[in-house]
Amino acid sequence: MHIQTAVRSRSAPTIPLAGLGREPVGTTLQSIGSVCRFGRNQTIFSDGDEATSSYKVISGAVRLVKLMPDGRRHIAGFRLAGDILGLEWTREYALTAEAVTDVTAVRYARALLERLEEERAEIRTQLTERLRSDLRAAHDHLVSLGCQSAKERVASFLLMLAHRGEVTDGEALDVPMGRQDIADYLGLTIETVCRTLSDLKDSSVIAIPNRHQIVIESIDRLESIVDADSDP
Amino acid sequence: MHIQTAVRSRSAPTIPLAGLGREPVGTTLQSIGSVCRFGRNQTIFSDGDEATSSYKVISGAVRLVKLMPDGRRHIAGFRLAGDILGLEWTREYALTAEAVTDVTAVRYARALLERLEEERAEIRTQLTERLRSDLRAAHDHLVSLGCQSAKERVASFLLMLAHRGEVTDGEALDVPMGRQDIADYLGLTIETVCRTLSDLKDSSVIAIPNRHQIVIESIDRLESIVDADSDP
DNA sequence: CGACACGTTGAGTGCCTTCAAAGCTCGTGG
DNA sequence: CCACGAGCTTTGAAGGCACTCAACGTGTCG
Repeated sequence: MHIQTAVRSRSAPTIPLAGLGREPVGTTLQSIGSVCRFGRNQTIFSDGDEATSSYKVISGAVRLVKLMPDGRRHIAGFRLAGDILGLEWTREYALTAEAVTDVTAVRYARALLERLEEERAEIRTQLTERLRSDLRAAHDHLVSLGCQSAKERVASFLLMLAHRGEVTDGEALDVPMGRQDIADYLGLTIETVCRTLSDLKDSSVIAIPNRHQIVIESIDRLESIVDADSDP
Repeated sequence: MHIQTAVRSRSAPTIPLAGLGREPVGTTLQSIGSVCRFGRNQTIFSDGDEATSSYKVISGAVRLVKLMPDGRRHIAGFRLAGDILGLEWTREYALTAEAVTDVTAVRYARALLERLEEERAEIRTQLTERLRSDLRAAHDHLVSLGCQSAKERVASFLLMLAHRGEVTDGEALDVPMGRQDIADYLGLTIETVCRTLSDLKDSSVIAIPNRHQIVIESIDRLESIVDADSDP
């Protein structure tokens, strides 16, 4: 795994979607955090735990899970390289964070972050901006669950991944999470997600070389599916 | 909201509704804002407009709407007396705010709020806390849309209103918004909302004296519907 | 009182889910 | 190296929940 140091010359490995802000915080904070690793499916922190740390993902993917008492599960979002998690809570975490793949992250003590926030206005601004960004993402997600069909939701999801990965037509897209994770994120069943992906494949909108990669054959057609579910 | 989580877990005076916090900010800010009024269905601000003001609702109800290009509509939340709206955006509003009923509110210039935020740590803390609260509410709402049945969603919604209004068994609950608004908030159709309410009425869980009031006959039974949708 | 908006109820359909089984992939051990 | 098995994914068939379309009721305001 090449550690993606944000310091690369120009083209910041921007993380637009679902996304918290950009890189600047990281470069500043890298020095005051400690690197840690999590294995696949390992829990990073749990809903209800005292919120003592925030994390910045260096590599791998994390899912933010809300588990219902009766076993149903909802995924509020995914965090990929460059994203931060654990900022959104005060006393205790309100979600569980689990490693989707092996994950490398930097851990920051909340107390430290809070002090930094007090002292430095630009840090404050950045963290608040991340919070706002999260809220916008949640609202978009709500619209998706509230009034999109299965096909539209899956298309939206792929477009989101494509934007995040800066991938366009013909390029392979990394899909680190499993089908069940996608289903729980989109409020669908795993079978519906599979069937929808198969449909898109049969319509030559996408190709599926293997379970963790998807090639987008036509971004335009994907977008037209989201804009208005028209074609059969 | 699903409530459920907010309610049963700990005793924190959690803000049940889509809710921003309560009064503290208002009392401080009342002096620097100007009172304004909006008629039923009037737009307070629109998605895409430059975000120049925030508002605190004094009386009435506001809905936060996201309108899709094809006419579909989603309601991200409601704001009632004591709530604040318009804090969550930086440059432009990302949602449209409309008066559900006649509304009286206090308008605050964003520029002023931002300056205050710079200068006074306690204001900053309060505003950030509201942002976090909004995010938690959005996450609860996501769970609702993502994995609850129609009956569970409606029950959750009623419980949310009941908590907000500090209403319990046997008391009449104000329901300022229309059925269509409820439907768009819950990701259902108006017919499904009606039918579900009628079911609850037939099961004597609630009574419906008139379209804008609902009496909760048994909070316990409502809660048991949310906890696990068992009975048909 | 009449008109209009909103709400409620009914019948039928369709999308997604549920239940079931087969295919794939990858790690493990013989 | 290949067989085996577990976990995940895909496909198929049947059913149900919520949606659509349509008509009827109810409240509210001129």
